[in-house]
Amino acid sequence: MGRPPCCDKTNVKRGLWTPEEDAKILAYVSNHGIGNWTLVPKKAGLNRCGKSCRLRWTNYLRPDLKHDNFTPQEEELIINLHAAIGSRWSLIAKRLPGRTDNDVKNYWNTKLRKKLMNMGIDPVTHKPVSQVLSDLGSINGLPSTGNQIEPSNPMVEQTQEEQTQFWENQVQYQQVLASECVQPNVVFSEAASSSSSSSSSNLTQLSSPQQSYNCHNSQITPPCSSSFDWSDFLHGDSIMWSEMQQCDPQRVMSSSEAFGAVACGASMCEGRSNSGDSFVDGILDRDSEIRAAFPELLDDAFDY
DNA sequence: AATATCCGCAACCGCTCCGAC
DNA sequence: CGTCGGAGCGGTTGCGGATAT
Repeated sequence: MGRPPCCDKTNVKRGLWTPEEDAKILAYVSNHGIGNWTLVPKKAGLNRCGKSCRLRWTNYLRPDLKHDNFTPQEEELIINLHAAIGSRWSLIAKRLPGRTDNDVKNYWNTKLRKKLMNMGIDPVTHKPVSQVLSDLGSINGLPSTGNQIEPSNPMVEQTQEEQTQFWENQVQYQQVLASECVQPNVVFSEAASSSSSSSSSNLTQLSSPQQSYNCHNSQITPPCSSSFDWSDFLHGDSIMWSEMQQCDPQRVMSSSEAFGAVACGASMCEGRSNSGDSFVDGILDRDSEIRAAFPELLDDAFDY
């Protein structure tokens, strides 16, 4: 048995909002402020679900929202944040004043994802598609040679030499990450991009690892009470986990670029709490450190 | 000019989280 | 401690306009 619906869906209006309905919401909020959304439809004289009212307000009517196009700076920030934390749209949106999670999500799905694919970059892992296929080939026991997909962005004129350098940099960077037993892009973007409703069935359930993971050589406490589950980060990614296990576990525990960021720089409770900023900060700090350590690799490899 | 297809965006759905009781 | 219900989140859907045929 699921939960009962939040309202009588058969008797509430759905679909696009009219200017009159918008005006009612605006008038109500300006007079009463934001409170219990389930009461808003009744008090504001709307035949809408309270949830629908809240969405209309947060995604469209809020006075601090920007309605113009995304700037190149915003675009770059979205890509970088997605590479770091995956599809945590609300966290990404918090870094973009005037943008909502819905804005960011739509912009990603309609523009940025295609842009990356045109550049030969897998928008999920932020790796070159050729490498993703290569990884898949090796995972499935298939030959990993051939079928190399080259960058196909017609907007970018690259010489053969530049393309070769690009892929070599990508491979070098991934090797660096692999040597640290860490694949931050995989960890965060794949995990976070998993569907909330569809992918839990093939999770690799792992024992709570926080008790055995060190953070910069000091034992850490479970960051988010007993509710923490590695599946949050390793949704369906048993492959990555097994790769990590093949490395020296001590290295996994102590160095762990990405996990360090998560465990030390932020709380695992990030998702729905104010600690989301520190969560992102932690990851970005570690990202900056890696970039600083390998500028020649990353400047080329992630110049979207 | 009519129709088909594509694309972007607003809105909805189903789920989890979390505080109140 | 368990239950309930509101809030918030990410994924998906579907409408409407733009573009192609």
